Amino acid sequence: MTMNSVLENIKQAEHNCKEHGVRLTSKRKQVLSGLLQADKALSAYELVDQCKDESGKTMPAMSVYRILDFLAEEHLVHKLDSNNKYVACSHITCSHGHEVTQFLICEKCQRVDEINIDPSMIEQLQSNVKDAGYHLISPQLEMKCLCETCFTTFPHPN
Amino acid sequence: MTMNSVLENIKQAEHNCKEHGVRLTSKRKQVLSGLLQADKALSAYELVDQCKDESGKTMPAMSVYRILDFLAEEHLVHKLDSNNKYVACSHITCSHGHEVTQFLICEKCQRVDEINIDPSMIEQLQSNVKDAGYHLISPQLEMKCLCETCFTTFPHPN
DNA sequence: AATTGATATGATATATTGTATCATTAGAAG
DNA sequence: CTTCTAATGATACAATATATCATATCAATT
Ligand SMILES: [Zn+2]
Ligand SMILES: [Zn+2]
Ligand SMILES: [Zn+2]
Ligand SMILES: [Zn+2]
Repeated sequence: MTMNSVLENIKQAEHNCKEHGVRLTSKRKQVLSGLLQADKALSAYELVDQCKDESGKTMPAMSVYRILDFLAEEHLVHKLDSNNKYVACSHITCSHGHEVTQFLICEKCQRVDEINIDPSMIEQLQSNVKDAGYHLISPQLEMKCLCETCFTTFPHPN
Repeated sequence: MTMNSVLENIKQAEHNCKEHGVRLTSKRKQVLSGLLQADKALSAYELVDQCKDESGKTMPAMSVYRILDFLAEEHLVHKLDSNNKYVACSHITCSHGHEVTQFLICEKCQRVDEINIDPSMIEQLQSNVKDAGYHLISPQLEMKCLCETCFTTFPHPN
Protein backbone atom coordinates (compact mmCIF):
# COMPACT_ATOMS: atom_id res chain seq x y z
CA MET A 1 0.00 0.00 0.00
CA THR A 2 1.31 3.45 -0.91
CA MET A 3 2.38 5.79 1.86
CA ASN A 4 -0.40 8.15 0.85
CA SER A 5 -2.99 5.41 1.24
CA VAL A 6 -1.55 4.48 4.59
CA LEU A 7 -1.89 8.05 5.80
CA GLU A 8 -5.40 8.29 4.46
CA ASN A 9 -6.34 5.10 6.29
CA ILE A 10 -4.78 6.34 9.51
CA LYS A 11 -6.65 9.61 9.22
CA GLN A 12 -9.96 7.84 8.72
CA ALA A 13 -9.15 5.44 11.57
CA GLU A 14 -8.50 8.40 13.83
CA HIS A 15 -11.84 9.86 12.85
CA ASN A 16 -13.65 6.59 13.52
CA CYS A 17 -12.04 6.25 16.92
CA LYS A 18 -12.99 9.78 17.87
CA GLU A 19 -16.59 9.01 16.96
CA HIS A 20 -16.51 5.96 19.23
CA GLY A 21 -15.02 7.96 22.08
CA VAL A 22 -11.72 6.06 22.10
CA ARG A 23 -8.20 7.21 21.38
CA LEU A 24 -5.95 6.19 18.52
CA THR A 25 -2.70 6.79 20.37
CA SER A 26 0.67 7.04 18.68
CA LYS A 27 1.58 3.45 19.57
CA ARG A 28 -1.71 2.26 18.17
CA LYS A 29 -1.09 4.28 15.02
CA GLN A 30 2.36 2.76 14.78
CA VAL A 31 1.00 -0.78 14.90
CA LEU A 32 -1.85 -0.09 12.49
CA SER A 33 0.50 1.70 10.15
CA GLY A 34 2.86 -1.26 10.28
CA LEU A 35 0.09 -3.61 9.25
CA LEU A 36 -1.12 -1.30 6.49
CA GLN A 37 2.37 -0.99 5.05
CA ALA A 38 3.06 -4.71 5.24
CA ASP A 39 0.13 -5.32 2.94
CA LYS A 40 -0.17 -8.85 4.25
CA ALA A 41 -0.92 -10.75 7.43
CA LEU A 42 1.71 -10.55 10.17
CA SER A 43 2.07 -12.34 13.47
CA ALA A 44 2.18 -10.28 16.65
CA TYR A 45 5.88 -10.96 16.98
CA GLU A 46 6.57 -10.05 13.36
CA LEU A 47 4.86 -6.78 14.16
CA VAL A 48 7.17 -6.33 17.14
CA ASP A 49 10.11 -6.66 14.76
CA GLN A 50 8.55 -4.32 12.23
CA CYS A 51 8.00 -1.64 14.88
CA LYS A 52 11.60 -2.05 15.97
CA ASP A 53 12.80 -1.62 12.40
CA GLU A 54 10.63 1.45 11.82
CA SER A 55 11.29 3.33 15.02
CA GLY A 56 14.46 1.87 16.51
CA LYS A 57 12.64 1.35 19.80
CA THR A 58 11.41 -2.06 20.90
CA MET A 59 7.71 -2.40 21.47
CA PRO A 60 6.91 -5.05 24.09
CA ALA A 61 5.01 -8.03 22.68
CA MET A 62 2.49 -7.54 25.46
CA SER A 63 1.72 -4.06 24.14
CA VAL A 64 1.37 -5.29 20.59
CA TYR A 65 -1.16 -7.89 21.69
CA ARG A 66 -3.12 -5.32 23.65
CA ILE A 67 -3.06 -2.89 20.78
CA LEU A 68 -4.14 -5.56 18.31
CA ASP A 69 -7.07 -6.36 20.60
CA PHE A 70 -8.02 -2.71 20.66
CA LEU A 71 -7.73 -2.33 16.90
CA ALA A 72 -9.75 -5.49 16.34
CA GLU A 73 -12.54 -4.17 18.56
CA GLU A 74 -12.59 -1.05 16.41
CA HIS A 75 -12.72 -3.23 13.27
CA LEU A 76 -9.46 -1.68 12.11
CA VAL A 77 -7.65 -5.01 12.02
CA HIS A 78 -8.83 -8.61 11.91
CA LYS A 79 -7.34 -11.66 13.52
CA LEU A 80 -7.01 -14.65 11.23
CA ASP A 81 -7.41 -17.87 13.18
CA SER A 82 -6.16 -19.93 10.26
CA ASN A 83 -2.59 -18.83 10.76
CA ASN A 84 -2.60 -16.85 14.01
CA LYS A 85 -1.85 -13.66 12.16
CA TYR A 86 -3.33 -10.19 11.97
CA VAL A 87 -4.30 -8.13 8.96
CA ALA A 88 -5.42 -4.54 8.50
CA CYS A 89 -9.06 -4.15 7.54
CA SER A 90 -9.48 -3.43 3.83
CA HIS A 91 -12.53 -1.30 4.48
CA ILE A 92 -11.27 1.42 6.77
CA THR A 93 -11.80 4.17 4.23
CA CYS A 94 -15.08 2.86 2.94
CA SER A 95 -18.28 2.34 4.85
CA HIS A 96 -18.59 -1.39 4.98
CA GLY A 97 -20.21 -3.01 7.95
CA HIS A 98 -18.78 -6.22 9.32
CA GLU A 99 -21.73 -8.55 9.69
CA VAL A 100 -19.93 -11.41 8.00
CA THR A 101 -16.35 -11.09 6.84
CA GLN A 102 -14.72 -13.42 4.37
CA PHE A 103 -10.99 -13.73 3.92
CA LEU A 104 -8.98 -15.37 1.18
CA ILE A 105 -5.59 -16.15 2.63
CA CYS A 106 -2.58 -17.16 0.58
CA GLU A 107 -0.83 -19.89 2.53
CA LYS A 108 2.49 -19.13 0.88
CA CYS A 109 2.88 -15.34 0.93
CA GLN A 110 0.25 -14.35 3.55
CA ARG A 111 -1.45 -12.03 1.12
CA VAL A 112 -5.07 -11.56 2.18
CA ASP A 113 -8.17 -10.37 0.38
CA GLU A 114 -11.19 -9.36 2.42
CA ILE A 115 -14.11 -9.90 0.11
CA ASN A 116 -17.82 -9.34 0.21
CA ILE A 117 -20.36 -12.05 0.63
CA ASP A 118 -23.64 -12.11 -1.16
CA PRO A 119 -26.38 -11.30 1.37
CA SER A 120 -28.39 -14.33 0.26
CA MET A 121 -25.40 -16.50 1.07
CA ILE A 122 -25.13 -14.97 4.50
CA GLU A 123 -28.79 -15.68 5.04
CA GLN A 124 -28.36 -19.28 4.03
CA LEU A 125 -25.36 -19.73 6.28
CA GLN A 126 -27.26 -18.21 9.18
CA SER A 127 -30.24 -20.45 8.57
CA ASN A 128 -28.01 -23.54 8.44
CA VAL A 129 -26.58 -22.57 11.78
CA LYS A 130 -30.00 -21.99 13.26
CA ASP A 131 -31.35 -25.27 11.90
CA ALA A 132 -28.52 -27.08 13.64
CA GLY A 133 -29.54 -25.47 16.94
CA TYR A 134 -26.65 -23.02 17.22
CA HIS A 135 -26.41 -19.26 17.61
CA LEU A 136 -23.80 -17.52 15.50
CA ILE A 137 -21.70 -15.13 17.55
CA SER A 138 -18.75 -14.22 15.37
CA PRO A 139 -19.14 -14.91 11.71
CA GLN A 140 -15.82 -14.89 9.92
CA LEU A 141 -15.05 -17.16 7.02
CA GLU A 142 -11.43 -17.92 6.31
CA MET A 143 -10.45 -19.78 3.19
CA LYS A 144 -6.98 -21.23 2.85
CA CYS A 145 -5.87 -20.49 -0.67
CA LEU A 146 -2.97 -19.79 -2.96
CA CYS A 147 -2.91 -16.43 -4.67
CA GLU A 148 -2.45 -16.40 -8.43
CA THR A 149 1.24 -15.56 -8.17
CA CYS A 150 2.05 -18.29 -5.66
CA PHE A 151 -0.15 -20.75 -7.54
CA THR A 152 1.80 -20.30 -10.75
CA THR A 153 5.16 -19.95 -9.03
CA PHE A 154 5.09 -22.92 -6.69
CA PRO A 155 4.47 -26.54 -7.57
CA HIS A 156 1.18 -27.85 -6.19
CA PRO A 157 -0.68 -31.16 -5.90
CA ASN A 158 -4.07 -32.03 -7.57
CA MET B 1 -21.13 -40.92 22.50
CA THR B 2 -22.02 -44.37 23.79
CA MET B 3 -19.31 -46.96 24.22
CA ASN B 4 -20.99 -49.05 21.55
CA SER B 5 -20.85 -46.19 19.08
CA VAL B 6 -17.23 -45.58 19.91
CA LEU B 7 -16.39 -49.21 19.19
CA GLU B 8 -18.37 -49.12 15.98
CA ASN B 9 -16.49 -46.02 14.86
CA ILE B 10 -13.14 -47.56 15.73
CA LYS B 11 -14.03 -50.69 13.81
CA GLN B 12 -14.96 -48.69 10.73
CA ALA B 13 -11.84 -46.54 11.11
CA GLU B 14 -9.75 -49.68 11.20
CA HIS B 15 -11.41 -50.88 8.03
CA ASN B 16 -10.83 -47.55 6.28
CA CYS B 17 -7.18 -47.54 7.25
CA LYS B 18 -6.69 -51.07 5.98
CA GLU B 19 -8.16 -50.00 2.65
CA HIS B 20 -5.68 -47.14 2.48
CA GLY B 21 -2.78 -49.42 3.31
CA VAL B 22 -2.02 -47.71 6.63
CA ARG B 23 -2.16 -49.03 10.18
CA LEU B 24 -4.49 -47.96 12.94
CA THR B 25 -2.17 -48.89 15.79
CA SER B 26 -3.24 -49.22 19.40
CA LYS B 27 -1.92 -45.75 20.28
CA ARG B 28 -3.80 -44.28 17.36
CA LYS B 29 -6.92 -46.13 18.45
CA GLN B 30 -6.42 -44.80 21.95
CA VAL B 31 -6.29 -41.19 20.77
CA LEU B 32 -9.20 -41.55 18.38
CA SER B 33 -11.21 -43.30 21.03
CA GLY B 34 -10.43 -40.51 23.47
CA LEU B 35 -11.76 -37.93 21.05
CA LEU B 36 -14.85 -39.97 20.26
CA GLN B 37 -15.64 -40.42 23.93
CA ALA B 38 -15.06 -36.77 24.76
CA ASP B 39 -17.80 -35.81 22.34
CA LYS B 40 -16.32 -32.36 21.97
CA ALA B 41 -13.18 -30.64 20.73
CA LEU B 42 -10.03 -31.20 22.78
CA SER B 43 -6.57 -29.66 22.62
CA ALA B 44 -3.59 -31.93 22.04
CA TYR B 45 -2.57 -31.51 25.67
CA GLU B 46 -6.08 -32.21 26.92
CA LEU B 47 -5.83 -35.45 24.98
CA VAL B 48 -2.53 -36.21 26.68
CA ASP B 49 -4.33 -35.88 30.01
CA GLN B 50 -7.26 -37.93 28.83
CA CYS B 51 -4.98 -40.76 27.69
CA LYS B 52 -3.21 -40.67 31.03
CA ASP B 53 -6.54 -40.91 32.85
CA GLU B 54 -7.74 -43.80 30.69
CA SER B 55 -4.64 -45.93 30.67
CA GLY B 56 -2.49 -44.77 33.55
CA LYS B 57 0.46 -44.38 31.19
CA THR B 58 1.57 -40.99 29.93
CA MET B 59 1.50 -40.47 26.20
CA PRO B 60 4.12 -37.95 25.06
CA ALA B 61 2.63 -34.76 23.60
CA MET B 62 4.85 -35.27 20.59
CA SER B 63 3.17 -38.61 19.92
CA VAL B 64 -0.29 -37.12 20.30
CA TYR B 65 0.53 -34.45 17.73
CA ARG B 66 1.91 -37.02 15.33
CA ILE B 67 -1.08 -39.26 15.80
CA LEU B 68 -3.49 -36.36 15.32
CA ASP B 69 -1.73 -35.52 12.07
CA PHE B 70 -2.11 -39.09 10.94
CA LEU B 71 -5.78 -39.25 11.91
CA ALA B 72 -6.44 -35.94 10.17
CA GLU B 73 -4.88 -37.23 6.96
CA GLU B 74 -7.22 -40.17 7.16
CA HIS B 75 -10.16 -37.81 7.72
CA LEU B 76 -10.83 -39.48 11.05
CA VAL B 77 -10.33 -36.25 13.00
CA HIS B 78 -10.38 -32.59 12.06
CA LYS B 79 -8.29 -29.74 13.36
CA LEU B 80 -10.24 -26.63 14.26
CA ASP B 81 -8.14 -23.52 13.66
CA SER B 82 -10.62 -21.37 15.54
CA ASN B 83 -9.55 -22.72 18.88
CA ASN B 84 -6.54 -24.92 18.13
CA LYS B 85 -8.48 -28.01 19.08
CA TYR B 86 -9.20 -31.35 17.50
CA VAL B 87 -12.49 -33.14 17.01
CA ALA B 88 -13.43 -36.62 15.83
CA CYS B 89 -15.05 -36.72 12.42
CA SER B 90 -18.82 -37.16 12.64
CA HIS B 91 -18.89 -39.13 9.45
CA ILE B 92 -16.63 -42.07 10.13
CA THR B 93 -19.43 -44.61 9.94
CA CYS B 94 -21.18 -43.02 6.99
CA SER B 95 -19.84 -42.47 3.54
CA HIS B 96 -19.49 -38.71 3.39
CA GLY B 97 -16.74 -37.18 1.35
CA HIS B 98 -14.87 -34.16 2.65
CA GLU B 99 -14.85 -31.69 -0.18
CA VAL B 100 -15.96 -28.83 2.03
CA THR B 101 -16.50 -29.29 5.73
CA GLN B 102 -18.46 -26.90 7.89
CA PHE B 103 -18.21 -26.82 11.66
CA LEU B 104 -20.40 -25.14 14.22
CA ILE B 105 -18.32 -24.68 17.33
CA CYS B 106 -19.70 -23.72 20.72
CA GLU B 107 -17.27 -21.22 22.22
CA LYS B 108 -18.33 -22.13 25.74
CA CYS B 109 -18.48 -25.92 25.90
CA GLN B 110 -16.50 -26.88 22.77
CA ARG B 111 -19.34 -28.94 21.45
CA VAL B 112 -19.00 -29.25 17.68
CA ASP B 113 -21.40 -30.14 14.90
CA GLU B 114 -20.04 -31.07 11.51
CA ILE B 115 -22.79 -30.20 9.10
CA ASN B 116 -23.41 -30.50 5.40
CA ILE B 117 -23.24 -27.65 2.97
CA ASP B 118 -25.55 -27.28 0.08
CA PRO B 119 -23.60 -28.04 -3.11
CA SER B 120 -24.83 -24.83 -4.71
CA MET B 121 -23.37 -22.90 -1.80
CA ILE B 122 -20.04 -24.65 -2.26
CA GLU B 123 -20.13 -23.73 -5.90
CA GLN B 124 -20.81 -20.11 -5.09
CA LEU B 125 -18.01 -19.97 -2.53
CA GLN B 126 -15.62 -21.52 -5.02
CA SER B 127 -16.62 -19.06 -7.70
CA ASN B 128 -16.14 -16.12 -5.31
CA VAL B 129 -12.65 -17.36 -4.57
CA LYS B 130 -11.87 -17.79 -8.24
CA ASP B 131 -13.24 -14.34 -9.11
CA ALA B 132 -10.91 -12.83 -6.55
CA GLY B 133 -7.98 -14.53 -8.24
CA TYR B 134 -7.31 -17.19 -5.63
CA HIS B 135 -7.15 -20.97 -5.69
CA LEU B 136 -8.85 -22.78 -2.83
CA ILE B 137 -6.61 -25.42 -1.30
CA SER B 138 -8.30 -26.45 1.90
CA PRO B 139 -11.92 -25.52 2.26
CA GLN B 140 -13.08 -25.71 5.84
CA LEU B 141 -15.64 -23.34 7.26
CA GLU B 142 -15.63 -22.77 10.99
CA MET B 143 -18.39 -20.78 12.63
CA LYS B 144 -17.98 -19.55 16.18
CA CYS B 145 -21.29 -20.13 17.89
CA LEU B 146 -23.05 -20.89 21.12
CA CYS B 147 -24.97 -24.12 21.33
CA GLU B 148 -28.57 -23.94 22.47
CA THR B 149 -27.71 -25.02 26.01
CA CYS B 150 -24.92 -22.51 26.49
CA PHE B 151 -26.97 -19.79 24.81
CA THR B 152 -29.79 -20.18 27.30
CA THR B 153 -27.52 -20.86 30.27
CA PHE B 154 -25.04 -18.04 29.94
CA PRO B 155 -25.77 -14.35 29.68
CA HIS B 156 -24.95 -12.94 26.26
CA PRO B 157 -24.81 -9.54 24.52
CA ASN B 158 -27.01 -8.40 21.55
C1' DA C 1 -0.16 24.79 37.75
C1' DA C 2 -1.02 20.90 40.96
C1' DT C 3 -4.22 16.95 42.07
C1' DT C 4 -6.50 13.18 40.85
C1' DG C 5 -8.61 9.37 38.42
C1' DA C 6 -8.82 6.74 34.29
C1' DT C 7 -6.57 4.78 30.42
C1' DA C 8 -2.47 3.16 28.25
C1' DT C 9 1.99 1.16 28.31
C1' DG C 10 6.08 -1.33 30.29
C1' DA C 11 8.27 -5.21 32.56
C1' DT C 12 8.32 -9.78 33.90
C1' DA C 13 6.85 -14.24 34.40
C1' DT C 14 4.44 -17.98 32.79
C1' DA C 15 1.00 -20.72 30.16
C1' DT C 16 -0.25 -22.87 25.89
C1' DT C 17 0.51 -24.67 21.43
C1' DG C 18 3.54 -26.70 18.24
C1' DT C 19 8.07 -28.37 15.88
C1' DA C 20 12.93 -30.28 15.27
C1' DT C 21 15.85 -33.93 16.06
C1' DC C 22 17.81 -38.02 17.41
C1' DA C 23 17.23 -42.48 19.89
C1' DT C 24 14.60 -46.61 20.54
C1' DT C 25 11.00 -49.94 19.74
C1' DA C 26 7.66 -52.70 17.37
C1' DG C 27 5.91 -54.90 12.95
C1' DA C 28 6.21 -56.79 8.52
C1' DA C 29 8.88 -59.18 5.05
C1' DG C 30 12.18 -62.25 3.59
C1' DC D 1 16.23 -64.93 13.16
C1' DT D 2 17.56 -60.95 10.45
C1' DT D 3 16.65 -56.81 8.27
C1' DC D 4 14.19 -52.99 6.90
C1' DT D 5 10.63 -49.64 7.71
C1' DA D 6 7.25 -47.37 10.29
C1' DA D 7 5.96 -45.87 14.77
C1' DT D 8 6.90 -44.15 19.18
C1' DG D 9 9.77 -42.07 22.96
C1' DA D 10 12.71 -38.50 24.88
C1' DT D 11 14.46 -34.06 24.91
C1' DA D 12 15.00 -29.58 23.62
C1' DC D 13 13.17 -25.61 21.95
C1' DA D 14 10.24 -22.24 19.12
C1' DA D 15 6.11 -19.62 18.57
C1' DT D 16 1.94 -17.82 20.28
C1' DA D 17 -0.57 -15.89 24.03
C1' DT D 18 -2.06 -14.43 28.79
C1' DA D 19 -1.66 -12.95 33.82
C1' DT D 20 -0.17 -9.60 36.85
C1' DC D 21 1.76 -5.78 38.87
C1' DA D 22 4.27 -1.43 38.15
C1' DT D 23 4.72 2.94 35.77
C1' DA D 24 3.56 6.55 32.60
C1' DT D 25 0.43 9.46 30.13
C1' DC D 26 -3.68 12.10 29.47
C1' DA D 27 -7.55 14.88 30.68
C1' DA D 28 -10.61 16.80 33.83
C1' DT D 29 -11.09 19.31 38.13
C1' DT D 30 -9.59 22.25 41.62
ZN1 LIG E 1 -12.68 -5.41 7.65
ZN1 LIG F 1 0.68 -15.82 -2.45
ZN1 LIG G 1 -15.49 -35.21 8.92
ZN1 LIG H 1 -22.19 -25.06 24.41
